Amino acid sequence: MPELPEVETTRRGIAPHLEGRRIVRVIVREPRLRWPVDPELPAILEGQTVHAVGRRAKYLLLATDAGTVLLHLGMSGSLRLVPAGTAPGRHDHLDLCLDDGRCLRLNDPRRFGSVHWTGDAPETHRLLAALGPEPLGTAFDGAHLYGLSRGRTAAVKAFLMDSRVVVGVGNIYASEALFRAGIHPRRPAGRVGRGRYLALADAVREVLGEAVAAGGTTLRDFVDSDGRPGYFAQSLRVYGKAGAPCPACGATLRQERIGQRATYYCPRCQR
DNA sequence: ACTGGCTCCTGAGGGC
DNA sequence: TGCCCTCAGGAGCCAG
Repeated sequence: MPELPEVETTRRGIAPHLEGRRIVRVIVREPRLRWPVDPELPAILEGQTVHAVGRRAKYLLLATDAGTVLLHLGMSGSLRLVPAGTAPGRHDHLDLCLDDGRCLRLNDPRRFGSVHWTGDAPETHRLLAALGPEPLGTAFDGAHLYGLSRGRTAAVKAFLMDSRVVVGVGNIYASEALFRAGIHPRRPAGRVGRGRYLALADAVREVLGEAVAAGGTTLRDFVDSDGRPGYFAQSLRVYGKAGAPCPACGATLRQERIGQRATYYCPRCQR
């Protein structure tokens, strides 16, 4: 399931195949995604040309003259380009068929993904309007985290995963970034100092940047738009490694639940 | 204003 | 082989 590096890998994979292409047909086989797919979507989209494939947080943005498609992959979604007429498989919920004889096909077993349309500037859409800065952009740094965290009692890991604070830091990379910064995931966000937030912001940039460069992390069912796995899984230092020795100090790594999410950390390195 | 908990859904894996 | 349980990468929404 996609975190930000997987979404960015998907964006880079599909963008050259979509940009400049006209959508000739939209097939919705299963509208019951996280939110129901607008029944008007096919009529709105057919005939539109995709000018650009962008991304905001984990939303892919397909820009056309008339508006923008907001596409979220949820926990189990993936996109593939297939020749028109390719028989749909289980959980192939939606096709955007292009004027070159291929279709962008959305597969999502858990149906936590979504497809929205907006005719307005996408950043004003209700799902995007309140989002924090991009972790790889210039507005995100340690001072930003420090400023927002004063007085907050929630665990720093939950704080880091709050999309109003910073977008795109999912469960895997939150554990990885906190490990690299040496911060205990359960520490109250308001009790992490400025210097440590500078280190944390650097760690977030570093881990996400490395993961994007590696093509994402493969866990279970993620494949990029060409069907190849990502290679970041072998670079994970703590995620999924409870019981294994800490790669830095050798102490036994632990798993706990924080905010209903599995969290991995080193009890000696992280304070 | 925050916080924690719940929710949507399918599939994989473990224990018996 | 089958059944039942738990868990999984997201994130919006709600009550307190």
